[in-house]
Amino acid sequence: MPNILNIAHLINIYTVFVNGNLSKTSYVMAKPDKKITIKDIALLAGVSIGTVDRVIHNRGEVSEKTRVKILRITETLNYQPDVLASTLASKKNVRFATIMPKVDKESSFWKAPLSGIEKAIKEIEHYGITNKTYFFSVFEKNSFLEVAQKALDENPDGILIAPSVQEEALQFANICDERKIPYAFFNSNIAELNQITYVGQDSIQSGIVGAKLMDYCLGTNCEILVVSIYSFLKNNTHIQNRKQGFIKYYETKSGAKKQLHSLEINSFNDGDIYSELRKTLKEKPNIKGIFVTNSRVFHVARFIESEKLSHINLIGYDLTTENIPYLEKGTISFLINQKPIEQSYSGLIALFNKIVLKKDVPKEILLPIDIVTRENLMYYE
Amino acid sequence: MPNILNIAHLINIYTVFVNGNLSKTSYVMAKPDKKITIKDIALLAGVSIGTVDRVIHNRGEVSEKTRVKILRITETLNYQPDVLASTLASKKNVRFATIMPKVDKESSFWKAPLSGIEKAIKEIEHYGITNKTYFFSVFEKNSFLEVAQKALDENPDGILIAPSVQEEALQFANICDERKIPYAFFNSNIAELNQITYVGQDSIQSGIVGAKLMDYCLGTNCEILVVSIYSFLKNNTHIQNRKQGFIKYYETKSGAKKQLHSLEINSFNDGDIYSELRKTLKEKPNIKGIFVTNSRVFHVARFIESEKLSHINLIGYDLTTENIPYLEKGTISFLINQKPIEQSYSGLIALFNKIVLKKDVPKEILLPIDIVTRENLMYYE
DNA sequence: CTGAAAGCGCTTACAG
DNA sequence: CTGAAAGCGCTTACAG
Repeated sequence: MPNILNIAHLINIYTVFVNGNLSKTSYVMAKPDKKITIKDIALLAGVSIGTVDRVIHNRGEVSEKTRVKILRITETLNYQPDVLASTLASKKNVRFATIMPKVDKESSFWKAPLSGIEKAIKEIEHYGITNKTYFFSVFEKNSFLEVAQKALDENPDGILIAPSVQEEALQFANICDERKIPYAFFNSNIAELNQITYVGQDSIQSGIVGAKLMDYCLGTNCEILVVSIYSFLKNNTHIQNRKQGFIKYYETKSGAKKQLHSLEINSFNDGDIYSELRKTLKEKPNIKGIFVTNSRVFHVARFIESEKLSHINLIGYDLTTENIPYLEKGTISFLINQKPIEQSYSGLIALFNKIVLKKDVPKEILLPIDIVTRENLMYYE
Repeated sequence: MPNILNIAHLINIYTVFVNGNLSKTSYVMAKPDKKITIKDIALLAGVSIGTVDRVIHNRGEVSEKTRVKILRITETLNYQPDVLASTLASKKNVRFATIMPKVDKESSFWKAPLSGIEKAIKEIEHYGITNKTYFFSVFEKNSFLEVAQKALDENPDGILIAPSVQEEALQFANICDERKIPYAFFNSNIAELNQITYVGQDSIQSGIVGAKLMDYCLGTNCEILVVSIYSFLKNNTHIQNRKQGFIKYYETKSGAKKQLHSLEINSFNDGDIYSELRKTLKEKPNIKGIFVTNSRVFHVARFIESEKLSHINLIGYDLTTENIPYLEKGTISFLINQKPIEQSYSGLIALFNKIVLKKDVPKEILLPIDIVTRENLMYYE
């Protein structure tokens, strides 16, 4: 038994030890008024703090006997290492990589996650965390894997990925698994992989919300058009799910059903988009609502304005600089916000919690499906 | 000039010094690859780190000459103190107090801020922050000031206040000013005081959002009722503003105006509430929408169900356990969420940033006005 | 007015 | 397998 009688805050624990047994119940009685440190543990175990550190970090080179002894003490006293002191002492730098689509001329959506990354890094840089962001093009076949390889070459401690091109991201996740580099997804998910977490929206449910909003406003006797614009549907379940959710709402809804139509346009060209829409609306004049499954909704808004179709209720996704003016004017009734800033922010924080603080992180962090209209827009921007 | 040639990362800075002048431009050229510490500054100033510390913390006992010299260096090098090392070294404990209404039987709204407080403290307790929460009753005349006095007696380093009883909170804020204890408001605000910040919703705008939702669904030929239930209107601008915002929407809206009616019920008793509502609806049978200005909306939902008035569109505030079942059933169409968890969370974090990290904090932190309906409810709970 | 030293709780070589 | 020592960047008495 070490001589610890002179350490005031450990006297209670000492008493318990004298009785010959150190148990959780005893500790509850002990109630030390000071934080437990490795020094205390070393004292109680009769070893040096170096040995305690070895056990705590599983660094080996400790006899089984002392290992067990120390573990029993840390557990009983519910020892919590001081992260501040730890990062201060270890000059270790943790390097993250983020892989996401580049901002293309067609949509500024991917600007937002950049500020989320910045915010997260500002918050955790004290802990020696850095991040490097890598951009791929969703339009170029090999872009994702090329860029991902570059990230891998730097051997980061963790990778945050927006897997918009699902096939390629799947391949890459397997490589990360092999190389034992932890990764997390944001914005869209690929199920059943070893990602630390997914941060983003439940895409099916977001389609259901879109449908509810449409339903809430439209009368009973009308038809609705679901439009997908250049969304790489086959390689992007996220967008597919929105459409499915939208359709599901009307399928399961009791009462007057509405007739749904679907239109896929694989072009960014306003000419192409207009003529497709014009054709469809001519064939189905009873369409009173249009739901666009991604941030390209502004194309449809433009069309509605140029053709003066103000009777059509338009709903889509994302508070991009392209979409916002149409929401403000009322051409778009509602935009569903994916919280792109929070997505990347929480993704990095999750990596930090898991890798640096060794905390448990939920497998899915589902962010709210924000309903945004002209009147509450300013607080989401 | 101190001998610093042997300190690799300062060589560039040294070069600049040799030229006789230390200026921002020079520093940009210098680009040190290592973090600047008080040790570096001490070296450059030719003093001990103790003196540097005195200057940085304005502790006096330093000659004007060395003070200026050190300040010039810290500013030029853009010195950022290491908060981790600082809190580790100073065993100082920072104690916050939170003053807010107690959870009453009539509404569970005030449960939510408690988890916000818990979340914030968990995040900053490493920095030696603690918080003690004090509850007052909005129904008892002197409760707020009594409870606030108790908080004051502990001489906290900062106070977070939900000033639901405005007159009393105003008095108390003046006391805090006198005693130089910094304070912040959450949930509702009192303008023109010395609060560090206000975290909460823009209440006028939230009323406007309520009106928009009502408008979006109702046809052109109908009337709307605005109900306030036991809301201490005179002593609570927050609730008053919501009503004003709601009315304002219809006043400024071009096109078909809707007729609005107003009803104030100063009782929690369902009997009283039902008979008031029944009377009003009998007199104005064209009412198709009811907007309730606070979380007591569930009373009206109950009334609508018991009287089978499913044609009435009901909108109110807050995701309380009382309201949620009615939102799920569809009796309530929309609830406006105030983000009560984020309010107290951000309030404490703001106090922390201001008081501990000495950061600037915006005078108002306006949280989003969440539109919640059955379909996106699960992600806000 | 200023400096030297001890210490916060932990990590990291290094010596044995 | 284990311990002693130096150090992370800062703060806090204390001595002069």
